[in-house]
Amino acid sequence: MNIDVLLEKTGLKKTYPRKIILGLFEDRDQFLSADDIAKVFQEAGHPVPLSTIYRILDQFVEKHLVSEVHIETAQVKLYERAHAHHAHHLICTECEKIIHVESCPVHDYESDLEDTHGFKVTHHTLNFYGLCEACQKAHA
Amino acid sequence: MNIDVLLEKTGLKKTYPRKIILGLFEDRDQFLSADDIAKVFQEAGHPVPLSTIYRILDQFVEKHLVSEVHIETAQVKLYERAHAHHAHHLICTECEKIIHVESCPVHDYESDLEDTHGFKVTHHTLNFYGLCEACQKAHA
DNA sequence: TCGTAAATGCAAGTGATTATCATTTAGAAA
DNA sequence: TTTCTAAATGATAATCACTTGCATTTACGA
Repeated sequence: MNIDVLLEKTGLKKTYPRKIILGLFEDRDQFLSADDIAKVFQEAGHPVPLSTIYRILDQFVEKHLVSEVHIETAQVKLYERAHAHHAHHLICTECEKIIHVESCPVHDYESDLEDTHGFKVTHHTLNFYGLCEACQKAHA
Repeated sequence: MNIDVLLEKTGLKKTYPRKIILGLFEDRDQFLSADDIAKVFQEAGHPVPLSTIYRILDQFVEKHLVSEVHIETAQVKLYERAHAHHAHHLICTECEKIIHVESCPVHDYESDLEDTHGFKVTHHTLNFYGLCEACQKAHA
């Protein structure tokens, strides 16, 4: 979907920083930190302060345009384009590439937990760490 | 196992702060932040600076006496006693209680990932968020 | 074109964690 | 037991990611 249309839907004004940031997430399906985004603006010759970037990211999360990803090994907040489907991540500990996987192996297990522990699960996080195909070959 | 013996095994000197901190993890099986620990010292009338507490936690993690837990709803680092077995957590979003579960539903799935995505998994993290039994009753 | 709420940009502020360094201390050696 | 020394502590300052306050600017509906 078009960037402008997406922004219109949310009621947020179409400003330069917002269009560029949303474009980064929509065009390529990448994981970005506020700092990564600041670098893009910097390199484009039109710097945008981090305060603005953080504010926009918060708004995009609230409007479900992007979502925060929780990666244990990352010490900064990372964001990705919001996905319609529940998904998990494969994180390469070598090159830090993150792969999206849209299947979930623990759905049945959640009802087990209710029986065994009386715990009512609302959601979960599941990340796999290891080596991606390319890094395995590089190591071999 | 005895606190003193545990410390001797690691080669770390048996100091007051280290004995108290290790005791907190060993006696009760609780999740603690650096700040939680500082409060304990404070209340015991023998304050210990946060810098010391952080250093000791790092050392304990390195020596595998405790391990860091990654809870996405927590904005501070949390630590728990190191467990011999692979485990997962049930985190109550209401009272923030954390329950340990020593079964794992995704072991088979990891070999699937290698087939489908060429990704070699070395480890994973899995946390469930929801309501514990007590909080469910309180809500009902 | 105007008016106004919303958005930006800058600067200062937070809060958790880390680093520096002088002083103290555990524990081995004499 | 005393001495010695590397290790540990305590106090302070520094960092780093992120947030907030506020004056200025701007998108966009009237």
